Amino acid sequence: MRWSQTLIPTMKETPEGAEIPSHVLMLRAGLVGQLMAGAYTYLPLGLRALRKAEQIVREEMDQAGAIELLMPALTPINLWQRTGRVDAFGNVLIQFQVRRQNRQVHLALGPTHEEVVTDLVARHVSSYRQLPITLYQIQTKFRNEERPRFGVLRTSEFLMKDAYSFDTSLEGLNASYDKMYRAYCRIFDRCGLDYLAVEAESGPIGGDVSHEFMVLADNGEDTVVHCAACGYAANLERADVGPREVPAAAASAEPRTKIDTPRAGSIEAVSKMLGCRPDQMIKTLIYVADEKPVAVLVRGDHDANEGKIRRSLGKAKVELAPPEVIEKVTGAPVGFAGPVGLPIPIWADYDVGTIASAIVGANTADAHFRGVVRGRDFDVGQFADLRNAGDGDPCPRCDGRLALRHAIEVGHVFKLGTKYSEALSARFLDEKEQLHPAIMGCYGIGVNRIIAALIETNHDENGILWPMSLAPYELLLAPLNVNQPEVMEVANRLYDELTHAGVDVLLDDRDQRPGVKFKDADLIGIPLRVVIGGRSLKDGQLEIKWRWKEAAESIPLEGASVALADMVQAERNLSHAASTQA
RNA sequence: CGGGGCGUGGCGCAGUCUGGCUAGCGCGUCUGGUUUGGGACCAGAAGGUCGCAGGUUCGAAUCCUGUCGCCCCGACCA
Repeated sequence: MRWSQTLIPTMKETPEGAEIPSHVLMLRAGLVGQLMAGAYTYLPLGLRALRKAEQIVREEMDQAGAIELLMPALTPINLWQRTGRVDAFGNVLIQFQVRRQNRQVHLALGPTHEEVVTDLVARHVSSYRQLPITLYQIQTKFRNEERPRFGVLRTSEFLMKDAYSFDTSLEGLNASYDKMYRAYCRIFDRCGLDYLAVEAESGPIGGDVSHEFMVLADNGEDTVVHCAACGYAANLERADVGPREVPAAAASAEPRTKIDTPRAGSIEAVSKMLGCRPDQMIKTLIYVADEKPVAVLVRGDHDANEGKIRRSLGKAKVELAPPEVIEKVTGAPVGFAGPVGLPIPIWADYDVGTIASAIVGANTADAHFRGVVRGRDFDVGQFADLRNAGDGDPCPRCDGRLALRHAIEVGHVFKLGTKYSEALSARFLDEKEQLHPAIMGCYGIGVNRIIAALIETNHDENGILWPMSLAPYELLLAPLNVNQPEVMEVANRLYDELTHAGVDVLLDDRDQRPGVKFKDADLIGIPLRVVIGGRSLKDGQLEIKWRWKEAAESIPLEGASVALADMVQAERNLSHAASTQA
């Protein structure tokens, strides 16, 4: 492609409103343009990168035996009603009504496609002989994000690869899941992303295993917990905290005293008022677990983790109690609950056990207790790991320490079970003529996020650093003076020869000064830059420079196109080899 | 949904507090000329109902009211 014939609107300055590097660079390099909050046009350069990512995803899905199809983004609302997900999605589901003749038709734009694909399988699959099968598509998804942000990282319309596996047994599901997991590793390797596959919270909708593919980045929205020593990695919501000692309840001479804490109903307010540290306090949370109230204690500076509470208590449904329940149980308004004299079961996180003398709510409005001692003033029914992991916590798998890191989620694999196949009657007859719901898995990749995450983690002060696999163009030809016929003659010849050799070439044929071309070249980040200037041309040389290297090198003009095509090919193989080794 | 910030030619901004010449600067664009290895220089030109609506005033980019949009933090996020 010749620069003068396409549209690459590079920008010298950072547009107002763009803050994180990927957003700034995608706008400045002319990859995308914003239409409104959460909706971006992919300009020619950005589209090429997106298509390359898409193609890598497609190749690896095909390689893993998944079958591509394309479902409508427009869906009937009743499909979502049948699985109860109209409510589950709430405002995120974009739904509307249109009139057709004298009828009102209620539609929704698909935010994901479990319902549609399961309905499809229900219609066409009825025998175990047709299973297993994994179906996938690469399609635009629609979600009404409450707050779109971070450029293309969180948008209300995005390109997603979604795959769904249907199996006859749990063993089958495990095999399908593993295939997708391995395919995801190859995809992200080929894209040149430095990622982590982390254990993720599978949520209350069933299924017991889930992994997220995370790219570590300071601007990521997710938090992952990572142990550098053993490689343990998990989403913060899921991460276990390693073993902690609970000392035996100690005797204390310090008396328990009641203190006035008017209107101080939060840890922050109380610690400020009393001049104490949050880790000297105990946070008392009242939950309703399967209709019954239970108290959960965590140290004041810790955050309770609902998933862990649910699993520890062995309950199906656990949620924070509403104010009226809290008042009834504690006899005090919200914010003043404490374990002393509490008439309901008390669970506590291990770290609560290490506080010798604590400050707790007094179960009376506007009052707290100081000098509260476990064993004397209250008893803990059961200790467990009930809180979110924090920086420096012990690793659950080795004697290392956990670190909290921000990350961008680029993929998610999930064992679904039979939730959708039951709701939508996707059943098959087994060899014993028994009817069973298909056992499903679902697997998503945010294709736009691959691009954004790559840029977020691969750039320098001058611009993007594309890997060969995703680069919109592999090689940039930069004739420094388009008005010198001998320069353009070489440029045009190289352009033709390299294009014929199958290299993606961009020819900067603009009548611009060299400085402008160099700056733009660095900004858009094409891996291999070839400068054609009168200076080196006189010696029969071309100047070449890899975007990620400091220094330029020279190669003879004679036979240059063959040499350059070989260099591009070698670089392509390099990234591919990295993925097949993994 | 709570909190904060911002809307002025294509882009980045000043001017708004304290109302008053023809609304300014840099970049970009166009014309002519000189230049040509890291965002050139000279001369000239085009391009703005100051987000929108209403109000106050002799007079509004500037003050008041409403409204729309964008960005950030938090809550939410199959």
